[in-house]
Amino acid sequence: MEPVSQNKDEEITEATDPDHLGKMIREARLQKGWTLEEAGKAAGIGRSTLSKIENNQTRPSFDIVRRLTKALELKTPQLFVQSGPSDISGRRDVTFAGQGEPQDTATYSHELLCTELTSKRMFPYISTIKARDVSEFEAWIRHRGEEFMYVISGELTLFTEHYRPLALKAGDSVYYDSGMGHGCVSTSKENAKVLWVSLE
Amino acid sequence: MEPVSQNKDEEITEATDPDHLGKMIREARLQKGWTLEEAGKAAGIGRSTLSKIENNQTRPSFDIVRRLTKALELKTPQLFVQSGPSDISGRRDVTFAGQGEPQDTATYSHELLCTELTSKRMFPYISTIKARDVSEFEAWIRHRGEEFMYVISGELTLFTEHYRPLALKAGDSVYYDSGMGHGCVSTSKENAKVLWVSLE
DNA sequence: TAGAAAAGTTTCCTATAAGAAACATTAGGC
DNA sequence: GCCTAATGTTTCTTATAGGAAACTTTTCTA
Repeated sequence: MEPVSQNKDEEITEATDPDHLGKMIREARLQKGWTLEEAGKAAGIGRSTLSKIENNQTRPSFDIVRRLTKALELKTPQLFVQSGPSDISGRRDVTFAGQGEPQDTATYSHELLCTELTSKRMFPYISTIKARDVSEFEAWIRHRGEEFMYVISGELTLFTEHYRPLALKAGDSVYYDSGMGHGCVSTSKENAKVLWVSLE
Repeated sequence: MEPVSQNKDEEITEATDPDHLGKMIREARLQKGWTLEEAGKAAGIGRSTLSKIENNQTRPSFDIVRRLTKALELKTPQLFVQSGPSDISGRRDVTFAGQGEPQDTATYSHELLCTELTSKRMFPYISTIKARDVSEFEAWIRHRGEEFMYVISGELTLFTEHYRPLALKAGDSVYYDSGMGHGCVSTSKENAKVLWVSLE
């Protein structure tokens, strides 16, 4: 009942299953109850081409795959699956309260959560936002991707480009494009505590 | 300073920028400080091919793109960008405490967060896990993807396949493969409250 | 500044993807 | 059972992706 051992030596060699792509696409099409004709039309490709792709009798171009992902609403990362040993398949990682991995900067004090799982796609962490004056707000933080925040305790102001500053208190949550400039300032006397989950 | 208006009529037509792919790849390569030769070798493709891809003089196959994403550690979803109007570019979405969208089942009571942003990739929600006996644990929940949970209040037991049951209390967090069977039971007298963020 | 080496681009050729149409297979109606 | 319609597969052809090598441009060094 112990975690699956993570073999560090094992290379992320070639694609796990050469038939993966076709299988995924066929599964998605049947899920929608579409025929080759219908799915092909939706994606703008011929039914013969689609047949060959689903049966892995061809190595489709990226364009074709992209059109299919759109038409079939496929989850793109699944198509790139990079094999078993190094991903999180069948694994879990716990971090008990206050046991996260500390990472401090001038204005933020982060506690990284679940850092054992290195190949996960979301990055959860808890930040203690030091109480300071709103006027102290400095530069925008920007990083490609999406971010979700949940206020655990305290009160703070979230600044984002294109929007008015937003006053938040415990229990409030925000989801935003993290490529858009953003930053927080605690407006309570004590420090504010926020849970973030970052993607990408 | 109002949110960018979301034009529902606007179709998610063709790829936004036909040169997007090449730009992303060149950017990633230069980020690593690699020459065409080096990057090509790492991905197992010729430098001439890579040159043409970066300059968008060719429509690469899916295989080639996948090899490049691995070698250059590219974030795959970025390659599929489905244009501007329907994605979350430059947007944010707030849900104040207790204002989520309710969604109840027999054993769980969910409150979906930030549901205005329909094209986001992570799905945050708060669940109230009703107090009941551990023996009442029923069937595994399974859904492709990854999941992060953070215990807001109460105490509960997390069951997951391949592992021993795990006792959790406020402030604890777990990250796991949600394709692996999982389920929760509140072990405190009162209901337990959990924040989940689901991906995929 | 010249010369050499390295990085990037273009040309040429072969292998193959993608679509059209022919062919095969399955499902339903009588 | 047979006939028909619909779905899926296999040719066949054309356009093009991908690699090798020739060519061009840039960078480094003396």
